[in-house]
Amino acid sequence: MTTTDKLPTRRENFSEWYNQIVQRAELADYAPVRGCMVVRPYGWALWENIQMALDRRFKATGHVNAAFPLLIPKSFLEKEKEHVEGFSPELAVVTIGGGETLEEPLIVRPTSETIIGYMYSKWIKSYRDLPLLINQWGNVVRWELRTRLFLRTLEFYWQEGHTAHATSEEAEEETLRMLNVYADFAVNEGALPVIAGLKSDKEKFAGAVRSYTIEAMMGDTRALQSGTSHFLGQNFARAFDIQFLDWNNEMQYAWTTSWGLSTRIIGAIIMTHGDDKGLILPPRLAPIQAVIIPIYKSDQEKKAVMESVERVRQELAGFRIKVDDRAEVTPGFKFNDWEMRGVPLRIEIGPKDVENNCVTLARRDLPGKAGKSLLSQQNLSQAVTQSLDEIHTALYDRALAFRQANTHDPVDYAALTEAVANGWAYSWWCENPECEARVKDDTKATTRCIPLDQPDGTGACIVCGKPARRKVIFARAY
RNA sequence: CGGGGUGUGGCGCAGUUCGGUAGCGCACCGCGUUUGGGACGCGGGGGUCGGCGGUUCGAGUCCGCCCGCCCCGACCA
Repeated sequence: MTTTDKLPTRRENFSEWYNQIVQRAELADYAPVRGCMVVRPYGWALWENIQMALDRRFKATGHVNAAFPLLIPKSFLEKEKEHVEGFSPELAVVTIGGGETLEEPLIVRPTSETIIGYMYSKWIKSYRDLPLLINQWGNVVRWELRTRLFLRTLEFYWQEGHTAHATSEEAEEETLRMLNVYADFAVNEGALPVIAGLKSDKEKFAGAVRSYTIEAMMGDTRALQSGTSHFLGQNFARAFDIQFLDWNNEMQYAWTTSWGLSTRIIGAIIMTHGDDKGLILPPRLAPIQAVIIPIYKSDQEKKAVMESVERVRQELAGFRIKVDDRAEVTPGFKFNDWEMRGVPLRIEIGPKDVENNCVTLARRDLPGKAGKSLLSQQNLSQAVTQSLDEIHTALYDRALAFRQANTHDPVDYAALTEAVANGWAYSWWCENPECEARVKDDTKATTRCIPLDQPDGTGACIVCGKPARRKVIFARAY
């Protein structure tokens, strides 16, 4: 989409604001098949930075990468009861191959627990083979009815970690370790404040014993599940016969986990940090950390400016830098263009800067004059490092303040229904599914998670008034 | 799958009431002037009007069937 029209504001029409940013910033475009997306180079560059930041953390916690097949025998899905019930409605099934009807239909993986479970049963014989810690980067297909770019598409890209352990304790520990990896990534790379917590039975992954999640609040106050980590108990081990001989020479089923984070996180970044001028990318993930815009009138000025630009570019070689030297658009157009695309820093270099051996630095998160400063070309690299760090912190602080301002602690059920109409409710809950269902029926809000951090003491369930041990977050979600 | 809407150059739309040789804005291409917050002038290219069938001398426009997409609901990383 190429247009100079203004974006709708977030207040006017949040979902249209989101759709237009995705396309105008050239992150993604609609594919010819309904519900599928093309991730464009700028969006994929962002995903690559996400992958690198996560992969580093996976390796640091002892995991290795592998690749499992896209096609899975249909019967595999059917081996775990809850799992098949959870996924059946959204499977893409291949029934013909090479012009022949297949003896057994193949499904396009909606997730890989089953085929990885099958392989693990072949590979795991002894406690000495454990833990087995494998991750894969790939794509999966889920036949969703209502789709949005990045948030919910038929096909999406993600990583899925699958681990097997000798004891329940070890597996549970792994589940929480990876949840913390996601939280650390969200906070320190994406500047996304997230709440780590436990999913209710209703909201957990089909086939899991317990699911954990990191939940983030978007700019319209709706919640987005941004990463999940599951303790699978022995469910898949029993279904796929993953058995090992333990220290006492006895056969035992392994304990498994799985954890995933998808391109949906890009939606979280857009909807958490973006403003009415467009995208704002967190500096540590941004494909372009600073864009240099040369400004000149005459050829003579151009020569001097471009020399300066080249010097600055070399000074900043350690950053992801783009020089926008397009001749066919004005600097003013470029300012707006790169703001739309969320580049954290803009460096303007014009005749006045050349004369004073300076550059003009503008922060994306602070619009207009407030974010502009005049900097010496000496030690610019240091100033850019500092500025990017400041932007990261400012984005995180702003998002956290927004979440806090929109998280309520309702006094009664009536107040709860009001709270979830424009924010989150953080309330005592007795953990009875009927209370959860009632809130959903009345308000469309679901339980997002039972935060791991809990206040002391106990309370009364916000719905039924019975004793409650823990507080939960109710919110409308994507 | 239920309810509502919509389909005309890449995008946004007008034209449909009352049938008569398809138009506007933006984008795109060329030349020139511009350039510190979305430049301007002149010239140019691009559409079998969602598809199929029918009525008619003639269909974007009338009739029938089909298809796609969007919004709202049930399901979901």
